[in-house]
Amino acid sequence: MARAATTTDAFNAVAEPRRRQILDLLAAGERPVNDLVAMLDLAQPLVSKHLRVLRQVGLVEVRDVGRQRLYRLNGIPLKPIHDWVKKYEQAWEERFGQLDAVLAELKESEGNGDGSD
Amino acid sequence: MARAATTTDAFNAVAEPRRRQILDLLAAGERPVNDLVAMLDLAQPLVSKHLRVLRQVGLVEVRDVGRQRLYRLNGIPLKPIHDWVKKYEQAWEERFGQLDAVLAELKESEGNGDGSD
DNA sequence: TTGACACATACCCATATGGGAATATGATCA
DNA sequence: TGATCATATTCCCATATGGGTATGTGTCAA
Repeated sequence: MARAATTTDAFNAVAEPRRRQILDLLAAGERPVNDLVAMLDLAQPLVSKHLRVLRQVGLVEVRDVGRQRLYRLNGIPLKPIHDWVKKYEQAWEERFGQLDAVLAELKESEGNGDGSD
Repeated sequence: MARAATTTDAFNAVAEPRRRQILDLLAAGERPVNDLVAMLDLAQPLVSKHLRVLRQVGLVEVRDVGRQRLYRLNGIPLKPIHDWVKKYEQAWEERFGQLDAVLAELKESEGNGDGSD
């Protein structure tokens, strides 16, 4: 088997930085494709393709207005990511704590003139 | 260009469900590869490959003990995911709120006998 | 030293990717 | 109707994937 399709779920869809950018832009409000093209400095077909992926996992929705298509964010499919990653909050806080401790020790031994490098 | 390498960052590494499972197992504590193989019911080489990816993005660390290699979790690279996705918390809560409202309306019209379906 | 164990790596394959370029679709306007 | 704008789709390509299978590497035991 190959890598799972980008349209499999939000995890895969959002692994692509461009698609995260698009969501970030849409977080400010509904936008037509050409706005996104301009803001992303990306070829229009590519933006359309990314939007297609995002639509397929439900992260964006479309509304037709004249000849424009207005895309808007739907955050709901992001919740599973949040829920999964949140479980590890303690894990990285622990680690940062350990780092702080190590740095403090280093600093102290320096202060002691023991900094034999 | 093709899809970004799975080893590019935690976003890509974690898009693969098997790798999330591995992290979930390691969250309970350090484990040798064979434990993971047994728990995941996955061929040993595949587990090793997934561990390699996780190691390359810093999500796990290894320690050699005799002929075993004990893997342990490092949550730090998950923090950027958390930070990114957290921005959207309000977005999905809004949506769920809208859903609730719609459901409540439906229920009410049913109660009114207006459920003309 | 040989064998068994724990694990990693190498190789093969089908697959879908993201980008580029060209073209199709659909709506508005003249 | 034809022209133009806004967007989507199609085709091409290099690339890396995840799984499978086979083999390499290092450690311990006899």
